[in-house]
Amino acid sequence: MLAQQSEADPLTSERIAGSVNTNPVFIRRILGLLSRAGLVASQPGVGGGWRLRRDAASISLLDVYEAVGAGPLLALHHRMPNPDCLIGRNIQRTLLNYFGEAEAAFKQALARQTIAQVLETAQEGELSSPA
Amino acid sequence: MLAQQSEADPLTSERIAGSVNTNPVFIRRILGLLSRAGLVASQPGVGGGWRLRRDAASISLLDVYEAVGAGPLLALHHRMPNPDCLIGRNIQRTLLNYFGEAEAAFKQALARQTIAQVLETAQEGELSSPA
DNA sequence: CTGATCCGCAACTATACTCATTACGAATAG
DNA sequence: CTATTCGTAATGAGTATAGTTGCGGATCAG
Repeated sequence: MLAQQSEADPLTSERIAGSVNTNPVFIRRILGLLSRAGLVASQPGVGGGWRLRRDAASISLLDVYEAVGAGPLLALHHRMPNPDCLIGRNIQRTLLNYFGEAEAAFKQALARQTIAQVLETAQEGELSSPA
Repeated sequence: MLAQQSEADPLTSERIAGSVNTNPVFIRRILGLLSRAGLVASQPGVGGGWRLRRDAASISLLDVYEAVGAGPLLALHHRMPNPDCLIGRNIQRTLLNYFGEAEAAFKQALARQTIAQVLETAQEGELSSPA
């Protein structure tokens, strides 16, 4: 939505929340994370709201993914394995390596996709749908 | 652990649980999923337990991932977006496309890795560690 | 046949996480 | 000054994860 909006006319968290069908506080929390990552900026007061700080074509989905600080794709069991077991004492380190490779492939794919592309695709979908 | 174990000497869920430092029921729940996918088999009774049904080199991490039925890597917001908004009525379909590409890259990476490789890496880690 | 294992499954609980909601202070434009 | 909007904290409902107990069914040794 921000990519679609003119820079001079920022979007309020309430309008965005209306589109997502949720509440403004939830939106502000997420936008706060994106703001800390330098992707968006907020303006308080009358006529205020949110706008992109960088061009939509320069923001990759990976930028967004990292900004919101998602946890690892494949989590390890939260309890320490048994160090008396050959597998137990080596499996976590080993799995982190293997999972890391898969996660890297995932991130590379996200890095190739930009907000501008997503916006364009959404608008194309609009044209082709018969209403 | 199952890949390391001889076929003739199945592992009980209690032994596995001891290595993971959790309880047998949790292990049985997961192995039940792997069993339905044909990756492992269980044997009740004295001397029973679990064993691999296929060679460890033929089981990819993707096989395991799909067997445990993990949800999508990137979930959509659980409430329907506002259909009166251009973005709202197109964003879910659009994002599913983009997320799907990233998830496909992730799965391709998992497909290239096998249980046999993981076991070997864990055993190598054992050799190189100074105890 | 009997008893000791061991799986399979259901029920219940504790803990944690996600999101909705309310509230209130700070910043800003007119 | 006042209306608006962000920023953040507190609270609660709903859901997910995993720990625990219990018990029935299958299997094997004797």
